Amino acid sequence: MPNKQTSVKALSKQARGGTGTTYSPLYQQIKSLLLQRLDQGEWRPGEAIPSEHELAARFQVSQGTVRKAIDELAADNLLIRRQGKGTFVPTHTEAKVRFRFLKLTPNDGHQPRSSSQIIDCTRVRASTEIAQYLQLKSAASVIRIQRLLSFDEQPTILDDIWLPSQVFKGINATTVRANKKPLYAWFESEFGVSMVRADEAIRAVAAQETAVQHLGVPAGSPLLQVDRISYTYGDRPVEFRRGLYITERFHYRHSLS
Amino acid sequence: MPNKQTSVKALSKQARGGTGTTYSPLYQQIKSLLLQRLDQGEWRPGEAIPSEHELAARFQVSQGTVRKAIDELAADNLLIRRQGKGTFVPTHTEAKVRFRFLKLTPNDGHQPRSSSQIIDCTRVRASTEIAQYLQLKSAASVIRIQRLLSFDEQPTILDDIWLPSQVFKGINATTVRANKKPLYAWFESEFGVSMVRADEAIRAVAAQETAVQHLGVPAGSPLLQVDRISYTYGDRPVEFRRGLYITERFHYRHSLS
DNA sequence: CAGTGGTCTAGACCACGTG
DNA sequence: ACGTGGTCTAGACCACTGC
Repeated sequence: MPNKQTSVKALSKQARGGTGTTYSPLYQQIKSLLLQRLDQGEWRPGEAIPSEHELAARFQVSQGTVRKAIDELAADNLLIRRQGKGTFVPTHTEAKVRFRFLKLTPNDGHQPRSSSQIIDCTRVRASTEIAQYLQLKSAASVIRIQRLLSFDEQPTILDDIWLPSQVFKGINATTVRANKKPLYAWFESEFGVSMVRADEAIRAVAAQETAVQHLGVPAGSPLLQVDRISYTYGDRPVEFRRGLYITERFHYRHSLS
Repeated sequence: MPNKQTSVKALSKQARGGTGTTYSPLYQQIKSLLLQRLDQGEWRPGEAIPSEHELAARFQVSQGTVRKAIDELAADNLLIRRQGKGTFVPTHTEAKVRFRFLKLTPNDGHQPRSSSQIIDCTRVRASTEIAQYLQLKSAASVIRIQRLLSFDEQPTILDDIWLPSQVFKGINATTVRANKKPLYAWFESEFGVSMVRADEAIRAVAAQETAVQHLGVPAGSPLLQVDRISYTYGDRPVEFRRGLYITERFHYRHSLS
């Protein structure tokens, strides 16, 4: 059975038939199709996607090909495999995923109790800088959330968060304060926005007025400034966040390989 | 042909035969064998390892199984696949690998010219802290290298590097200064030590005396302090390094997923 | 052209989680 | 006992590299 002429393979053939410029293997095409469906929300965070067997039947390819597609998605943390149970869409509600984006760890091993306090939430016009990060027109409407994270009752992180108003309709001081979940879990359940990837730029800066005020450190003392752009499916930026970390009892961890 | 009784599969059977506590799939065993050989230096950095076909024959397993083992090693940057050419042992001599461990990037895109200046190189006894990082007995003999990295003639990184004397025999002020290569490339070619993985802990600190002196920043100004433990094969730590970075025109980049 | 890694298939069997 | 993902095989064919 050399090659069946089915929907997916039709695509494949088109790609192959050309001058070879746009060749893309079958499993990559399957991967794209799965990504599309994830983006469209066909399977919600926390749910299982169809079994490999069923996907193979649906796409008219072998199970091994579906497997390779899922392998790559799992490697990028876009899916989670659980032997004997199925393959799941990750959710920031789970404890494991929840701290995936927070690399700050205590110097001693002991995991602290954390609490969050919303300082302010306003609607503002994006500066050129913020607009650029979020790929918006300059002066576009954005929501700005300022909050303080404390570990073991010690103020440790001052976050300044900007979100496109168009995407997060209905966020304001009241709704933000009413929310009990971690922010990313809330974005997921309330606005259908899944954070999938992020880029961070880290610098050492001297504490300014607002940091002094909320973190209770002396003016000019060194803070870790972590700028993060978070992306959903399709590499669309949906959050810019500037965090100021006190790295006295904590440090930012990074494994290189 | 359900299962041949060969050297490797013998291992496999032993593992399987037990109570199931120590089951490890064939490709993992192959992976371990390859890692052993890499550690022993059977294939030098930059060289190609035998083809998948040959390894399959040598280990008496199917090519697919070897493939999966190599896939995992390649995912960890322990091997590099090159279609049509072979599978290679990475080397810090290559430009791509060379900056794998340096995450500092210019704020504007433009890549600067870099230069390194050795400040000092001495033989000292390890502090308890250093000894712990390097898994040595306290007060063990270590080599300490202090150096200054400049980008576009601007002093930017002050590095303080500790190496176990036992591993790096013959490093001193003279030899270190004579060396032209990047340090990790030098370690590889001269001492047979390949840096394979590293853990970094990042903090913001205030500039002290030595930093003021060599980096030319005001006392107390914020610096990024990057503590790195580097490992060879077998997770053996062979370097501790404390870097102080000026993050004025540069930042530390990190992609999360 | 030969040799390398890369894709794809089909099928057997295993380990895990749930009834 | 069943369905899920995980392993392993054998073989065909494709794409890239270099002689």
